[in-house]
Amino acid sequence: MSDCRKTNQVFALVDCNNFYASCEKLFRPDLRDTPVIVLSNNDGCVVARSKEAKALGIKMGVPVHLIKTDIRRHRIQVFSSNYTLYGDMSRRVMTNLEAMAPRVDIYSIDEAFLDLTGIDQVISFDAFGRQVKDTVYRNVGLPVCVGIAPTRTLAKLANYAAKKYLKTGGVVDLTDLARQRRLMARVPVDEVWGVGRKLSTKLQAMGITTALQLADTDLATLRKRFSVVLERTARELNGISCLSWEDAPAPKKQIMCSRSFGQPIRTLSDLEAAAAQYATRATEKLRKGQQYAGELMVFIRTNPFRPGVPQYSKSISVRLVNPTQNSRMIVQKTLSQLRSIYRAGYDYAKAGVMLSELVDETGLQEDLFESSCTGEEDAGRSYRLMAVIDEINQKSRASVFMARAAGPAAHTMRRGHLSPAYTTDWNDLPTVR
DNA sequence: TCTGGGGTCCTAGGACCC
DNA sequence: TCTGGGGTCCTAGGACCC
Repeated sequence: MSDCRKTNQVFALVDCNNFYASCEKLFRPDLRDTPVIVLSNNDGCVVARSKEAKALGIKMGVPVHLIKTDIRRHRIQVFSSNYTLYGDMSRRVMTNLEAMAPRVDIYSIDEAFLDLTGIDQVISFDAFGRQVKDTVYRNVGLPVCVGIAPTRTLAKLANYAAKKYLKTGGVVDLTDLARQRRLMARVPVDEVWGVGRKLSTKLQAMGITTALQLADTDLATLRKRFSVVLERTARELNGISCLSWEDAPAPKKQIMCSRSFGQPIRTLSDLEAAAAQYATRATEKLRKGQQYAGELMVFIRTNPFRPGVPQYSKSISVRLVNPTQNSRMIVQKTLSQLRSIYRAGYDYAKAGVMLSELVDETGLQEDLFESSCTGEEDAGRSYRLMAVIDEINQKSRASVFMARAAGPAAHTMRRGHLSPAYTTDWNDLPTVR
């Protein structure tokens, strides 16, 4: 725990309110006061809710088929997830944040940590938080909340308060110790960042029900009964920063691409089409991060939520002799692994491809373009081919792909409530009448 | 009829070595 | 009847996050 120190660091956590739902509302002013929900891939379960939908008691993660009656009765507007739109809106928010703070850690699609250390020499933390909030709203149109504190975990907590208590106006400065303790006394322990369902059950059994009680628990006990992770969380609640700034964003250790199918798949050839597509996508991500994969994993499975039907689930991993970022190679391997685990007679619901043992160029053995299967010249050519494919696909998503990924796409996602690509497609530009 | 898709980190336990 | 004491490395699985 040597990297945990009491410092004068200050973090702000900026988090968009009901991000996906807010993105949908932004382009539909007619829905201003209407409850809105956004669904996961395949229109499966609820992944975002507007404040009106939350007020109706719609729960996060609930399968949409369980709330059909609510949707009808309360005229809830339903949207399929539109990641093209959300990704574009996210970039706009982050660009604004980067213009306002010396250091920004993008933590997820809708939240980022800002380094506010020393900024109070110029402006109060609270006033700065309000500037951030107003700027993003003016320039992008999305509402955010800001939590400010000496550690990331406390900044998360401050953000929670900023969202929960309206009178804060969406900004909470939690740099004051007395204020930290007052808030923690009111916050249930399961709202603490890093405490999930399992941990909170165990903590409650020990009589620890609030964030403050967790902060005041003996550290050695926490380490012994749980792990260093929870010990670190407790330190962070006490203002000791254990999660600081990385010098460089850590390179990825694995890349996954998997999807549930829009409808069950039975045949090997339909599975092959899906797997080839996922392998292609995963390899694109690999090249984007300028990495090479040393291991490949393929899995297929039936739908575990239907216990009445025959179940089958299998994954297989294989080492790649030379780490590669070549789509052709990875698709080929994916297909041969898939064939070895496929069993006929099942309704498959999902497949996926994971690349791991990732290395960058410096981690490669010297025979960069010489593998056992391709001569140097051939490998150089396929490298250039990959670059060309990536360039084309960047302009027009998935125009060029491996032949095996074409054909009748039995696995295509269900997206029955998709909104237009307002910001990324000329044909979908919103018009003002 | 219908239940997402990514990721990270940590720990326990087995295999193996001396 | 007795049955070492460390190490390291790897993997599977659990917990968390959004």
